[in-house]
Amino acid sequence: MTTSFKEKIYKITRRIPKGKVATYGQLALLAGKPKAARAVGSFMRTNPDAPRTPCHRVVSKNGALTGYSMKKGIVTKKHMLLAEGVPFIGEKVDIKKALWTGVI
DNA sequence: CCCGTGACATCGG
DNA sequence: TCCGATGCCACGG
Repeated sequence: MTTSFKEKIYKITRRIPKGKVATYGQLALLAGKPKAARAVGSFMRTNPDAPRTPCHRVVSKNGALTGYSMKKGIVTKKHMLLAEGVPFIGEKVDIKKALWTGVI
């Protein structure tokens, strides 16, 4: 099973509660690799469990929405987060308030 | 086994 | 404040 770093990332991503968001670095940190943020993004891009992994709840550390297929997809992502109750500031997530603590 | 790629993060100028 | 460059990690071919 895998114990793959990738699997771990997916698992953690699924734990993100509604109305909260996590950063790639945060996921990497929880997975045990504080510097693997880049790898995390790669996994989302691969994202074999798209419907199972709410990758839309994962944003960059500054709260900017990145990825999601294309820049146009960013809009959809924004709407999804907004619909979940995630505070937004312009085109960015209010990472200060919506950042997932990582511990529930 | 080596190389290239990528949805990040961080530092310096 | 903005821009550019570097480092890190894992995957696929």
